[in-house]
Formats: sequence, structure tokens, C-alpha cells
Amino acid sequence: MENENFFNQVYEAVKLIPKGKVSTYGEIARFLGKPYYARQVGWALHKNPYPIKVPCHRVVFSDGSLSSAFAFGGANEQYRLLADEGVTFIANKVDLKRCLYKLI
DNA sequence: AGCATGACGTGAA
DNA sequence: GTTCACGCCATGC
Repeated sequence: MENENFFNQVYEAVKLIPKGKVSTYGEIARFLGKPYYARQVGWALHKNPYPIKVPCHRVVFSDGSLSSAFAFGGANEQYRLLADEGVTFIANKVDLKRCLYKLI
């Protein structure tokens, strides 16, 4: 199915994010050629049975906010993971200006 | 087949 | 700067 392929693309894109960097749902969606699929990207990570192989914690909102329903233990845990990788935070938000990884 | 929901994004108040 | 509302597409019921 083409759709599953899209999901797979999402996982691959997320796996491409290096340590200490983050990406956004919109960026990934755009990277896959579907700029309006940000929601489906998030959905793919939420619904999909894919394990820790995909560093979902490196994917945040376009404004740097963390997902409220993070499945790894909560936004607090995600925050800790990112900070541990060297990602800088500003006002509880990821410093995209410095840590945003552009797949394109 | 149609309605409601959702890990989003952007614009406006 | 923060908060609200609308719009986008796919999935679930």
C-alpha cells in the first residue's frame, strides 16, 4: 500500500535525524512531498507499532513545543532525552534555530 | 457512506 | 507573547 510506504518514509526520515538535533512533523511531511501531512506523520508515530528504533522524541511541533501525548513517558521524559543529547531549550521549547535538522 | 477525532500548522485576535 | 479558531488528510466507529 502506498500509504504504508508513507508511514515507512516517516520512520526513515526520523531515523535520519542525528543526535542533538530535532525535526518537525511539518518538515518531515514536506520532505515526503506532502506538506499538509503533518498530522498523518504524527499519527504514524503514534499508531505505528514501530519501537524505539525510531527516535520519536526528536520530532516536535513547528514552534518547538513537545508533543503532549508522548508515548515514551511524557513530555517531561522527552524533554530530558533531548536535553541529554545536547538540544538547547528556550522557554520550555526546543531551540529550533539551533537544533532543527533540515532533511531537505 | 458519513461523522467525529487526532503526536499539526498557520493566521488572527 | 499568548491563546483561539480554522484548515489539511487519514483513520476509527
